[in-house]
Amino acid sequence: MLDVPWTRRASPVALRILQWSAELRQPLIPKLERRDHTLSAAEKAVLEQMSSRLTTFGPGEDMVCEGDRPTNSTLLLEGWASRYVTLADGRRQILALHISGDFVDLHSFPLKLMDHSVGAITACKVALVPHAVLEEITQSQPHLTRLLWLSTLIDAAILRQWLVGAGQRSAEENLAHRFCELYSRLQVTGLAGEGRFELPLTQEELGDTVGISAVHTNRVLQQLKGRGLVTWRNRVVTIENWTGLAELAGFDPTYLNLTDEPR
Amino acid sequence: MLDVPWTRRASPVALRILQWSAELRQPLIPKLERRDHTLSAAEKAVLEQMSSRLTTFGPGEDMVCEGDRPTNSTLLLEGWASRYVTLADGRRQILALHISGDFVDLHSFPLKLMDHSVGAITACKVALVPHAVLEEITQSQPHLTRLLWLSTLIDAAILRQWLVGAGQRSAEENLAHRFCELYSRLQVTGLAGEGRFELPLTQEELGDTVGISAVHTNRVLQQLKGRGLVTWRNRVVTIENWTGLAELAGFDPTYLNLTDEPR
DNA sequence: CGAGGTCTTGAAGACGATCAACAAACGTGG
DNA sequence: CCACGTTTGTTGATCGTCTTCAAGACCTCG
Repeated sequence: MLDVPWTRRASPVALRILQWSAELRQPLIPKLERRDHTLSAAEKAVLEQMSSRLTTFGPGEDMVCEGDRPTNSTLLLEGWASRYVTLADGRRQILALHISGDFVDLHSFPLKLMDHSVGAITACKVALVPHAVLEEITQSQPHLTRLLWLSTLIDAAILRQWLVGAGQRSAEENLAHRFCELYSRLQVTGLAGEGRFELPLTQEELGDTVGISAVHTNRVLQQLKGRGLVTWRNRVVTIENWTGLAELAGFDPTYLNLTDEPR
Repeated sequence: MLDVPWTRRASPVALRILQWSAELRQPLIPKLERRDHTLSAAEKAVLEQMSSRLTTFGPGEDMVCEGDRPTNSTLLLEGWASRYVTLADGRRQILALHISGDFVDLHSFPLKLMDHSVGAITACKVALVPHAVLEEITQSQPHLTRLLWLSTLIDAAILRQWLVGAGQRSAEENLAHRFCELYSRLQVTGLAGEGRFELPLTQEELGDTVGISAVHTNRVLQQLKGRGLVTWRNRVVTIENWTGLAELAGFDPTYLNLTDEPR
């Protein structure tokens, strides 16, 4: 327990700078447009030129660590990442799961000092956006600024649901809720198929997401499978009965803000 | 259990509009200046003229309900309020506790649709800030916009710690952490005395904050008292041993962002 | 003074943690 | 491509934390 496998700092970023390749679209744009389609061409251009530096992280590497004062924010282009906190005795709480199109530490721009870490779960490709550029956006792009603000608020809304889960829901309800949420979010970026999606976590990681042990996670997963609601094999989650799963979880997607509004 | 006492909508706001009185300062300004002292006189003026309408809410009344589409955001001037979610079977999770100077639903400006409710715990005095005014601020006041953004991000940082508590900390650690946090926050607005502050909650409410039952809350409070760390009598919390309390809780105030930085 | 809410205490039981051991999958180097 | 070591998953048993139910004391406010 005192041996803490998490928190492995990545090797120097400068060594692994990549070039944008043609097929690598900016996944933030569809995410924002889903919430407000009135993005102008000029605004899209700003988003596309926000970053001049791409990098990769290997599985388990930290992108940012608690206590850091980042000068960039990290936009996830490919892969899965998590925000997490480690307590003194090694207990870990995962605070968020991030997928393509998520700004994993946009909040470090106003907050300055990281109060938690962000680690790559799978291999990740990311774009680094200098805080100076974000500052410029807040100076000259009020609409974009509101949308960036929005994006951090959606993170917070998800966080609220996680707190409801950890505080009130049973482990079974909570895992069901997590599956509903991930499926809904992955659909936005086209990363979920027909009732199925890839979930490249260990059971221990998923458990640290809801606040239960790896052993219990395993048992609850079997319960959910036994009820014919979801199965998870070979990193692939298959939702067998969406209605039943959502009902068990008490899932209401409102908090994901998937509606198109002027913002 | 199916009888849900929470969620009582307030009577029409229009009936209870008040006037600013001279001694009622804008408590948001010190809160923001604590994080960035470079607020210009012009910016302070904007903050002071943000709202033309004051209102009050009685204890237990809801300021905003889940599903609402507010056209104002609510700045708390006096009293205590909470954000909360009620599940179908009556379980309640409190998501945040708000005190003077807090913008209880600033996030409803970018988010539009409320995914939870905000209720007055004690009698509350609030200022209503039209979303149109906030929109104007985002158009013409980039620095203020960043500070408003910041304020929602501090809420999110607190939320993260609550999730860590609900997910990983024991009930005792978690309540200790809550006391440390509230004391630190109340100090900023001058609402805490020497190792003591008023906490006008019921034990049930405090329990719904950390995700434990009222009965267990009571027992854990006795444990904390037995260890000589904190006592709570007549709505007043007295911290008997700050170091011990903070140590038990694993409290690190970084996440409250109490440092003065250019933002 | 009475009534409803809040606090307190006891007892029983559920949910999830922990410990331990083994099986399966993965990946790395030979 | 196989062998091996390490990580991940699975299962059983025991234990502790917290829940629930119930009843009584206390307190506050009309």
